[in-house]
Amino acid sequence: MADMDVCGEVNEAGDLGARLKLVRKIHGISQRQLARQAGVTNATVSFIEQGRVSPSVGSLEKILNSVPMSLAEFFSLNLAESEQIFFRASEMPEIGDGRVLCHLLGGAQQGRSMSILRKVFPAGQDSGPEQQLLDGEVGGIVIAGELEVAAGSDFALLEVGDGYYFSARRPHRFRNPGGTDCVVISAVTASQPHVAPLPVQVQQELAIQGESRHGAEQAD
DNA sequence: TACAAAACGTCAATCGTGAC
DNA sequence: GTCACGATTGACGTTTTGTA
Repeated sequence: MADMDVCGEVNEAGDLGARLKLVRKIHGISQRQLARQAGVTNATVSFIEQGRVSPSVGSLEKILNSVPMSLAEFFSLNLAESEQIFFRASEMPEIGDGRVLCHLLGGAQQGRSMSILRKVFPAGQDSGPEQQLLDGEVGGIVIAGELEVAAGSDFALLEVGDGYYFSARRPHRFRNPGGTDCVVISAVTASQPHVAPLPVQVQQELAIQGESRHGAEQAD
């Protein structure tokens, strides 16, 4: 064999396969697409991803060139840093307080500095007592129904397409005065949590999801 | 050094599965 | 039924290793 064994020098075959799979997923292409672009067969890509072969440098370079990515970039990838980017509706924890239905985007993300929520205010429902944060900003856009927003001494009735944006230091309150559900996509950047801590059950579920996802990625 | 066997990487073809 | 997906099988060529 003219080519040096990549895995023996740099990494385990399984890790190599995991890296290749991650790269492929990042680019959103299938094994066959990647193989076709690289000029190898899908079996080759499949075997590498499964860690069943230790590809030669030549083969690996061919595959990475089709992405494109250098070997250095490939081996500098930190698998542990792979984070979830896309979220299905079912993956957004429900953190409502009984009055307002809230789904938190990226609830399992550690160290997140922003919260994006999909809030549903039932007809006639309000957000409860005035909220006030120590720091940050809040904003949102009404995508269905009507929403009353009181921020400090300011007040407005917002309709579909309207929005709000103000300092979280302002005492604020929301209410749906309409006869139908009001849906708002809102964002909060705050050093203090703007909602109650996640229920223990939700935290546990998120932990399980995170572990299973991490385990599945390692098993891949 | 030369030879044979084993090991390895790669290939085309094929299979099983799930979505539409 | 069709299509795309990932995985598997068997065959082939090349390289490595052991032996005389």
